[in-house]
Amino acid sequence: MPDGLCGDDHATGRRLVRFRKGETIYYEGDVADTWFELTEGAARTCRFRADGHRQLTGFYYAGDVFGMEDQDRLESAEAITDLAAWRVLKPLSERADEAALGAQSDYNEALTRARDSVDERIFLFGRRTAPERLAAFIVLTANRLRMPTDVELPMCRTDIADHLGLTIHTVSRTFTQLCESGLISLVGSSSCRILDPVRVMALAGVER
Amino acid sequence: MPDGLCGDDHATGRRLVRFRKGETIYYEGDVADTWFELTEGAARTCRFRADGHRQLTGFYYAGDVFGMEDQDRLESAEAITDLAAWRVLKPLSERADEAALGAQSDYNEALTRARDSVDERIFLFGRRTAPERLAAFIVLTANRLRMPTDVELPMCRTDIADHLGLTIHTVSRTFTQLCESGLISLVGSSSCRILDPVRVMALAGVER
DNA sequence: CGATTCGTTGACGAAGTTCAAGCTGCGTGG
DNA sequence: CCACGCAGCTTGAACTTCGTCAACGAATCG
Repeated sequence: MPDGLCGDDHATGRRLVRFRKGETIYYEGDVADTWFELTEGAARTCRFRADGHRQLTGFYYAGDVFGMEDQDRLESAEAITDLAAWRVLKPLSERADEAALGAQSDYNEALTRARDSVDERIFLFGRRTAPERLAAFIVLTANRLRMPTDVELPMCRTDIADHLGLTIHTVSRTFTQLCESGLISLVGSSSCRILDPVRVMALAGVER
Repeated sequence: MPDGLCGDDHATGRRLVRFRKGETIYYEGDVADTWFELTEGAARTCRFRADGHRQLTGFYYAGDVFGMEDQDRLESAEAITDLAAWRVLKPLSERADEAALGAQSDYNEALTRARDSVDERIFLFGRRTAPERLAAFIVLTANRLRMPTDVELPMCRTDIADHLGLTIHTVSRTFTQLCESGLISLVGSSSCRILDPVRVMALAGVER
């Protein structure tokens, strides 16, 4: 909700921050005393498992919030592209005045939104084939970016793979497979056009 | 069939309800004006996809909360065993008095707990083998039920399969495989003893 | 111009699903 | 009591999918 309030606003604990492509916004284990609302660019959150395998837990675009952990960061966040975001101080639970109530309600809403997004992603993980996952990913991204047919995918193949639980090889193969089936077309490797929305959404298993 | 009879009515909007094994607690699409805190028994939440495939999004045991959707139920909830639960009215966002603050804070805590649980599950779903998933499931369930070595699994194989994104065949095969490896032993099909906690947890990829 | 990074593609094998059959426990009815 | 049916679980064999290994093409940057 970046309304009329522009510039740094110390009174409300919101501050506009910028990161360059590839930079880390925060690290796993950091104290989570702020959360972020992206105004420009794209970000990703990820964890590393004991075996070194990277688990990408989410992508975030303009308007999205992330970093809602309760105490410490459970995952790190990185800039996929150059980005700008509001860094927002979390409300102190002890405060009970009007301002706190307002902030609390913002926080709640953001929390709920974050949970819903996580929830949506979980849904994508029940026994699904690579084409189904990729189709779902494309549809979801198209919706979130508000690009109905032409989706610009800001993240690399490795990011997509680590997000969908596939390898870059399978992701790549599946992209070409979807192209050959006439479902989508690719311009370069990041610009995706949905040629047959009905079939793509059917494959994705959503009807939104 | 509908909600279990009887309830301990309070002025706080909490009411004890009971359901029998197999009964539905609420349906996908219902208005989510209440949430639940389980006091006895076990429950599951699930969704159905267009292709009829069932996605089991969570198991809940005594002390757990579920049904924290923002507006409408995104998933249905069913009783795995006979159960008892507190059905709690969600706070109205307009109210700003003391009681509302208390309820709001309860709600927040429950919401955060719910999010963390979802988050944990997501983390378990990145490219993992059947033995890894099952081991993780056993460890997680043992922890949540506070049964360090002897876990009583109240749900059937189909439930486990739909939760882990596997088939009942693979789940069954993997159970026998873990038994043959000396990691666990089964008494009947629902009582699981962890024989080698170290290796089981290593396989699960957690050290908690 | 090579060096590097990222994406694509082919061959092969391991893991998991599908198909099919059989087993076990349990309730029902003779 | 046993016979029977049923539902849940297990197991075997064939097949499919996806990961692994390896090579190669395209874009970028010094």
